[in-house]
Amino acid sequence: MVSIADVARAAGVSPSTVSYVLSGRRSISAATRARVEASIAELGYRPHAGARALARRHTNVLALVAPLRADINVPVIMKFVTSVVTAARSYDHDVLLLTKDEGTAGLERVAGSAMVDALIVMDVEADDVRVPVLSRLRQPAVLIGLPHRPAGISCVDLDWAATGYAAVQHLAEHGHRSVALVGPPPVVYQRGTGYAERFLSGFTDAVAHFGLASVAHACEPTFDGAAECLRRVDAELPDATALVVHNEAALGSVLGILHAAGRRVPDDVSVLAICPDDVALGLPVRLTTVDIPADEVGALAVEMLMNLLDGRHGAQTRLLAPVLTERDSCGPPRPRHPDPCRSQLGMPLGGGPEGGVPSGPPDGGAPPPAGVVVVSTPTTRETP
Amino acid sequence: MVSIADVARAAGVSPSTVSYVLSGRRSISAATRARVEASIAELGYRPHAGARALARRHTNVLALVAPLRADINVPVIMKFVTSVVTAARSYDHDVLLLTKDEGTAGLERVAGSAMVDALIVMDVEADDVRVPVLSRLRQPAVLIGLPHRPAGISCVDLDWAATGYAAVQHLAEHGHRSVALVGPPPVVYQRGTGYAERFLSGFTDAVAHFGLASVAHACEPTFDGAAECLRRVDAELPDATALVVHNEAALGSVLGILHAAGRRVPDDVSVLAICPDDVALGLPVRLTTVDIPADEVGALAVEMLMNLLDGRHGAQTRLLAPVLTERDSCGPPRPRHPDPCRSQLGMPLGGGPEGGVPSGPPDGGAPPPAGVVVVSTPTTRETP
DNA sequence: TTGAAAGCGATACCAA
DNA sequence: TTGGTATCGCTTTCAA
Repeated sequence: MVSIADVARAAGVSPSTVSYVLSGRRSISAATRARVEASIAELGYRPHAGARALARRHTNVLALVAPLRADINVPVIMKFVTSVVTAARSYDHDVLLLTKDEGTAGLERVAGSAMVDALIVMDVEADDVRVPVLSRLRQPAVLIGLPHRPAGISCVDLDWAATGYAAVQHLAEHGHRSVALVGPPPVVYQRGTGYAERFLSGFTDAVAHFGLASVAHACEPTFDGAAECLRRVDAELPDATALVVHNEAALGSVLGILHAAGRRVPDDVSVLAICPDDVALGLPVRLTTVDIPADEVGALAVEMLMNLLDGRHGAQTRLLAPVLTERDSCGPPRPRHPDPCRSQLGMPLGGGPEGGVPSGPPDGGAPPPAGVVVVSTPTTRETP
Repeated sequence: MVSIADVARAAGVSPSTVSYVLSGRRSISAATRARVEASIAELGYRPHAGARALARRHTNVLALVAPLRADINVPVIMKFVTSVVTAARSYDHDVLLLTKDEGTAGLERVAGSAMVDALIVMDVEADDVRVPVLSRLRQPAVLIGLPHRPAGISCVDLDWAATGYAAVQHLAEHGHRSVALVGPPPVVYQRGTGYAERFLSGFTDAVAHFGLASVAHACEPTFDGAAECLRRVDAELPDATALVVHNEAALGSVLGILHAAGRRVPDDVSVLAICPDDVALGLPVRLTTVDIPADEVGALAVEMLMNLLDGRHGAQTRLLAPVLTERDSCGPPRPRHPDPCRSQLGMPLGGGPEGGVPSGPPDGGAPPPAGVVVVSTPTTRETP
């Protein structure tokens, strides 16, 4: 291995001079700088990361803790990881990847042994045991997600409550009076990751505020799960005219089921999806969506960490405002289903002649012209 | 920071003794070992990774180079990453994540600065420029994929040629005489990753060997792309009775399109998918598949690297035999479509009365009873 | 503008 | 069974 001493010898200078041309921490005459750089290039010298970490007392490595079960929502996780790694490189940092499975032990290991300068933790739960551990570490951390008590740790996330609210508001403004939520899988609610609850509370608030009827169900991310979920929606709210789908994996199935039932989107039923903008491309309908800006969140997390590292500022929470992009899947509601024996979703109603009669005519409101693109600019809220 | 000297002082021994109780590289009396361990626990001591790397001359860190564009095939990539990280941890190693975007510079950086002891490179292309670079590195590497010239570097992959062959063979044995391949997106062929070509050549070999008619098309991973692909298949091979889908992202769309056209699977058309076993769960049909064993491949890559690191053996190439699992999407072909004006896929045929007439009666062969699970055990081929 | 040398924290060789 | 200490490669203070 070629060391700094080798370079120094080749250039006829001392090791410290080589170090200084590399770090630029003191002025060097053009002549010696040139000689040193030539020797570096010639010998193919690269500073030894371990030795450097020992002397500098930092590694230029970030830890990223990701939920790496081959689980739901894989594309979103992948986007976070990608954007974190890319952003880290732009600050001359590398990324050490840990799985959530290692729990607090993994955090203590990489932080305690000084392998990393800072940590980014994804998929944070409401009462995450890792949060108190993180706040005891010497290294700063940023959470992607929002625990109940951040304990002085920085957080970044989409503003999920505002997202739930925005989805319902959009539908209400298009005249819908009865909306259903196809939610994330039950396991997401059980795990208590929080974002599902926050979305739901925004959804519920808006439903109350706009005086709508609604129903919400968790949904397994399989075809059968989607079918089951729509069946239950149908049974409990037969006059629903719009679906909010907060479940990427079920999206394709939902659309397929509606299609099979002969329900056109948006003519017969509106669909508003919460998912990354680009997954909408793989689907047969140009979906109106609220974006999950995984790349922005990841890049922001890294940026905050860098600011934390050089003490530019302290911990803060940043929630990104939702951006709704109107495409072709949301329109005004159909006032009444042509077939009184079927629900708005096109499912046959269960026997009784009273079934399927809409509980009342929708008042309509003043729907804006179709085709308008509603895009609010993202803003950030900062908690000091 | 608490150092080994602090522990030594607290335990009343020398630093070297502490080091030896930690490494177990020489015998220590029970008494001192107990005192040292107590001090370690009391002080919460953890060896400094940088210092250790400097002295030991290795880091216990692996580099993993992944294709981190938020691209196609995301779930499979995620599985590789997960299995690599998990396997690495089981050998007490950590994983530094690099993007393919960094190219050879990234490899030289982390290897040259001794950040990692070894490298795993995913998504290797046929003439990958990284291969020659890798073979010049001081650290061993394992490729996931199979370049034309491995240049002495170890490789692991699914045996894609055997996979293509197995898919066709399975259909031929069920009596199909005319099969179509829905392939990966054009970009995969253009990139020259090789696995697509190897699959195709296995497919083609089998088609020739069993005397079938066939057509193959790349397929964009969107709904429209799938529709376009099926349209072309239909135009060129109207009597196709089976589809081999080697495109995870298009799978849902293909099924949806068939369903919309009123073609039942497998009654009207058989579908055989190449994808991880578990994605079949999200789809409306229990698909017969050839598994993409990403987790096995990842774990194997790590294992090979560990053997390389402690010189247990040299470079080798290991190709995993395909495993076909029969479920409900492949059956015997329908001898003739009931509607002479439509193709086997249910698409309307273009005008001419000669269209849609099967070119000949299928000979049938001797299809095994439906429902039998065909699972061959994976084997490995080793290149010395 | 440059050099000498004292750390940084752990390992492992040489002695005892 | 244990201790002393040179060593790993780099950074940075102190001197010149």
